[in-house]
Amino acid sequence: MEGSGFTTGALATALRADIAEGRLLPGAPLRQEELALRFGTSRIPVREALRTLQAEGLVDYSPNRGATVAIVTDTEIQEMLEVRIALESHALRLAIPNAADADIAAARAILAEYDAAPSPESWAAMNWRFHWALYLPCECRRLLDAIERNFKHFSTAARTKISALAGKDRPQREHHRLLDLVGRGRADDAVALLTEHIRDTQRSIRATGRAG
Amino acid sequence: MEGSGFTTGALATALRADIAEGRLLPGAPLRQEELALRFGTSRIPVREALRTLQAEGLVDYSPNRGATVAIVTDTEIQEMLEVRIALESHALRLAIPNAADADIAAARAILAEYDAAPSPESWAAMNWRFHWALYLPCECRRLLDAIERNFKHFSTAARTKISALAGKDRPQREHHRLLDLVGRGRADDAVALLTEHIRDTQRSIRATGRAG
DNA sequence: CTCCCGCTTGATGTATCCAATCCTATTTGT
DNA sequence: ACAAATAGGATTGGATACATCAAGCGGGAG
Repeated sequence: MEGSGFTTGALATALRADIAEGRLLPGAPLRQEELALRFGTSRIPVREALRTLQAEGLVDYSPNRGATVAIVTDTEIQEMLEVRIALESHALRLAIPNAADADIAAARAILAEYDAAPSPESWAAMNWRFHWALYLPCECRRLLDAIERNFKHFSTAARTKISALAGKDRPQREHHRLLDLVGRGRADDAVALLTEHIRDTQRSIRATGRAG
Repeated sequence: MEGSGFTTGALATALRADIAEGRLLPGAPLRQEELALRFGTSRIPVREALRTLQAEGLVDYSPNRGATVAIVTDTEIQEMLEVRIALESHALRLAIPNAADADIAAARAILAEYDAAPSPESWAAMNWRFHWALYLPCECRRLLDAIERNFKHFSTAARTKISALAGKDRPQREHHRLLDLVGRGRADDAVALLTEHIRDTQRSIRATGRAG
C-alpha cells in the first residue's frame, strides 16, 4: 500500500533536515515505529535511514535501545572547530593559487549580502556560504567533502547561537580582510587569519560555557 | 534459526575487513542474497550493513542496481593524501606539546619493529602504527576519528602497493628524523617534514600512474 | 540490421511473526 | 521496611514470505 513515497534515501534526508534545523532536539529518542507512522512507511526503511545517520554521526545508536539524536557537548564543538581549522586552512591554502577573478567576485557578492543580512540566522547561513566560496577553488573534492561533513555536525541552532554570540561586526571585518588577502595571493597570512577567526569562535564558546 | 550469529554491526565489520584486505575487489557487485547466504542471515541485516558502508564511502550505491565496492582512482588517492596532510599536520602540531616520554618511547618501539619488518605488508602496517602513535597525544578525539576514517579508505592492497613503491629505507629515515623533531618539540619542522613525507607518496603515485 | 517488447534478475518495500533485551513496577524475602 | 528478584510491557533485531519496480537481455517484427 502506499505511503508518501518515502524511500530510504528520502527518509534519511528528511531526518537530517529535522535534526539540522532543530525540529528533533539532541537526545531525543527516535522510535522506529513512530517514525514509520509519521512518514507512512514500514520500519525497515526507517531502520536503514537510521543506520545511515548513525554512520554519519548525527545519531547515537545503542544495541536494543535504539537511536537518539546525537548530543553534541561544548567539548565536541571545540573539537569540531579544531577539525575545521585543520581542513579549512589546508583547503584555503590550496584554493588561493587557483582562485580566479570570478571566484573572488562571487565571495565579494556574498559579503555584500552579508552586510545587509538582518538576523543571526541569516548571518550563520551567509557565513558558511562565504567560507565555502573561499574553499571551492581548491579543486580537491574529498577535502571539500570532509569539510562539508564536519560542518553538517553543527546544527542550525548551534550555528545561529554561535553567530549571535560573535555578533556581526568583528567576523565581518575579518571576512573582508580575509578576502583581501586571498585576492592578493597572500596564502600564509590568509591561513593565519582564518585560523585566528576560528579560534575566536572557540574562545567565545569556552567563555559562555564557563559563564552558563 | 541458526546463522552464525552475525548481527548488522558484525556484518559491517566483516565486509569492511573483506574490502580493506582485498578479498572483495573494487567494483565487485555486492549481492544482498549472496551475502545473506554467505553470512547465514536474512537480507535485512545485509542491507543495513551496506547502508552503513555506503555512508562510510566504502561502497557505491545506485538506486535499484545495488551496491558495489567503491572504486578508488589514482586521483582520489591523491586527494585522500591531501586530506591526510590537512588532518595529520594539525594533529601532529597539537600532539607535540602533549607528547610525554612514554609516547615517544612507544613510537620508538614501533620504529624498532619496523626496522626488523621483512615485507611490504608489514611495512605498511608498521607505518600506520607509527604515524598513529605520533598523533595520539593530540587529545582531540574527533580529529583522530577523522584521520582514521580517511585512512580506512586506503585498502590494505593500496597501502602495500604504496609501501612497496616507496621502499623501506627513505620512509624509515624520515620517520626517525620525524620522531627526533617531535622529541625536541620542534613543531614547525616536524609538520614540514610530515608534509613532505606525504607529498613524496603523492609524487611516487603520480609517477607510476603515468608509467603504467 | 535496428528497434521495440517482454521476460528475468535483483533491489526495494510491506506485512507478519518471533526472539532477545531493556525498563519499570510489582512482588517477594529477609 | 527495604533491597533483591521477577514478571510484564515496550522496543529493537531479525526471519520469512510476498508484492512491486527498475534495469538489462534476448528474441522477434519491421
